[in-house]
Amino acid sequence: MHQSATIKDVALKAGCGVATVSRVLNNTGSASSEMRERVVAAVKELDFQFSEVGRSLQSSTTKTIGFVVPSLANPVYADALQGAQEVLMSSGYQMLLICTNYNPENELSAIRTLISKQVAGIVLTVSDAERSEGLSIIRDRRLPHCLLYNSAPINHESWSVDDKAAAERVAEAFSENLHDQTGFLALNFYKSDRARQRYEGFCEGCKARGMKKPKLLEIGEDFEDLTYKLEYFLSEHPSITGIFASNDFLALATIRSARKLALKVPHDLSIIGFDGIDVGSMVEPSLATIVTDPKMLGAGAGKTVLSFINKTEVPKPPSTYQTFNFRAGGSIAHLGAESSDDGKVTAFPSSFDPTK
Amino acid sequence: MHQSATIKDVALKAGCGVATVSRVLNNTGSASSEMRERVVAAVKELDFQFSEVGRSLQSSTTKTIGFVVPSLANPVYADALQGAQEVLMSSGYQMLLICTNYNPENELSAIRTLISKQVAGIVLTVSDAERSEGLSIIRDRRLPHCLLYNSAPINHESWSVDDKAAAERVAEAFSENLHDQTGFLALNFYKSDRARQRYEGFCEGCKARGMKKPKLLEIGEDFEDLTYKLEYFLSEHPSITGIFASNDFLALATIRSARKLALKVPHDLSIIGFDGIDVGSMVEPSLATIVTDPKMLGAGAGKTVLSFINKTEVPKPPSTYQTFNFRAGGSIAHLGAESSDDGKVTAFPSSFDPTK
DNA sequence: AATGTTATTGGAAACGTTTCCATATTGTCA
DNA sequence: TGACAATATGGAAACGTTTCCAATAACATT
Repeated sequence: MHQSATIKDVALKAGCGVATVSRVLNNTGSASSEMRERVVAAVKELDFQFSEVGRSLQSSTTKTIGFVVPSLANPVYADALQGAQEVLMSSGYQMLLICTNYNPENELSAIRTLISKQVAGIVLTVSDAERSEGLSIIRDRRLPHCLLYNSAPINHESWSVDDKAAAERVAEAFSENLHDQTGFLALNFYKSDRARQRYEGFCEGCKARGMKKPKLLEIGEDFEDLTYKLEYFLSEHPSITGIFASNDFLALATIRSARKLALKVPHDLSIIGFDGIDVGSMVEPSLATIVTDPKMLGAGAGKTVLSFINKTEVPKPPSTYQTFNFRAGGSIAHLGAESSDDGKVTAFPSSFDPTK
Repeated sequence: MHQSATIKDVALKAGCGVATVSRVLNNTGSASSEMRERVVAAVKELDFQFSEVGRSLQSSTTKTIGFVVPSLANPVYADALQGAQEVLMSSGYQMLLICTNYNPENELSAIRTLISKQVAGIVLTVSDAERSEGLSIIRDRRLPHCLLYNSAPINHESWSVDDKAAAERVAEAFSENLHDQTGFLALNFYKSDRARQRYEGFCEGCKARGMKKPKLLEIGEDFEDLTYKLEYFLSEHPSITGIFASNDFLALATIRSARKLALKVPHDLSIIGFDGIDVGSMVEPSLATIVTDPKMLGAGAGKTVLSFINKTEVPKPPSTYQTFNFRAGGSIAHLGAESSDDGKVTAFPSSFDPTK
């Protein structure tokens, strides 16, 4: 059974025309029960399966959804993918995956590729949703699609965390703990509108609470020089007492770097992360962070695309304040009125179990 | 530009036959330079792109590689996927992804789906490589493929960690630290030949070093009842001093559960994990574990499939002892000759920086 | 018995490519 | 100038489906 059997082979074996085979197998149109049996027998004998390629050519659509994300090294996207995958699979769709590695050029070529493969729809995260060329191509073609982790430009659907609101909540958390001068740490800042929006929201939140404007620390692709850069950053801005890291990995790496610099977390430096990955609650001190639900977002984006395809009602994304939760943790210190070296810090117990 | 232009439209606009367009665009066969220009102009004007579906039908192959893994929630597979994706993309291939959620039935249907979509090759992790029905279908069809994280049955290629050897190394680590009675903790034990091989290797390693046979603790889908099960397990087997968890997440969760049970890690219970995820070195105490390189494995499997497709030389997978490394960490205690409650434990400093 | 209805079936076109083959056009060489 | 080779081009078949349409057969209604 090296070569696949085609519908012609089945027709030949069953002694009928290809049209009849197609009708029987798709349960469309009529066929005598005797004919049905013969076709089914032939199918079994030949281990026949339809070629999706032939079908796609004829129907000019595929049972495939494209999925474009920056990277899967970030568990946020991996989880979202998992969520989307489950939804799509249960509707008989598969996923064609492309990672762009945060490179906007890859984005465009990814989208072109997906279009040439005739995907039925696309779920995507782009570098800059407002001015993405790929995105306008998709719209021009009226290809069913849904953004993921990008806030939606007009006329687009999106399932995303409300980055600005979440970042404001972080500012609130720092404010509640009497921090005044903070820093914002981002990876790929200029390549991600998410990071920019978080910074914006954070700045606004700090301003609204009378805090100083956060200092920005941006690092490149890798974490390796984080310790060095952090040291320089803190020496430049010695009044910084807390850092908001734009994702949890970065936050954990920052804690590690702080330790290498002989800084105690949270006593000498408070850290708040973003994303709410599981391990954040397993470390000591536990990581204060914004908890999100990537799987839910992925599933929602998947459902949205499906609803466009099937012309059913489009599901409503969660409202702003349902897209995230602040999770308290031991990585943020309360700066009391006491002298700053008293060591009294309200760290949470390590067994603190966050509600997810 | 709602509907895509086809090669016919281009031919019409350029005033030539479709065959000519095809030849020009694929640089196959001859064409006058004047003709070339007209075709290129028409392509630009119409924003023409080949339909991969049409091409695939004609060539009976696609530029797509199937990827079948249990789940992406496990970062090991996400990283492997990332590695494979990069290799494949640079050769112009895309990935069709299917997650089986550790369900062997999904495996088979996934493979059927991929075949019906005419993938050019498959990278896959199966539940049981020795008796996988899907795998034999693939072989019967002589479909280029490579296993990932399964040790290879005869006549199959595979890129995988040597689970048995790695597990023996874990036994050695326990032995060096004078542990005698240990436990093995697995998720989805009966659904994963990896877990079984790790247990086997661990048992053999313990036996070879004169240690007691490890007790097996298996847990279901979720981590939620881990604390309860761990408590019961330890009360049943009070002589256990260390646990080998079949992956790092499980190991971290076990540390958390141990804490909830008021057990000190590593003083009361030592933990060794498997996989070597980054956060393992960020937590306190740092996690002793087997470090693997999922990205390298994924890339290798991808290259292998490509080499089958292109009939080039098949890359050699790393030899057994290059597939993993033991990383020491603070989660394993040395049981000295002193009384067991002396609290002297050789924890590694938290800033311990593993060589990757 | 003649007619109309319905169920069953197969031929053929269409989907978008590539490629074989035949034809038309040019150029080369004696 | 005639013969031949090389180049340039287009028609048509093939890839595996679905679906329209026509043809046949079976049956019910007068």
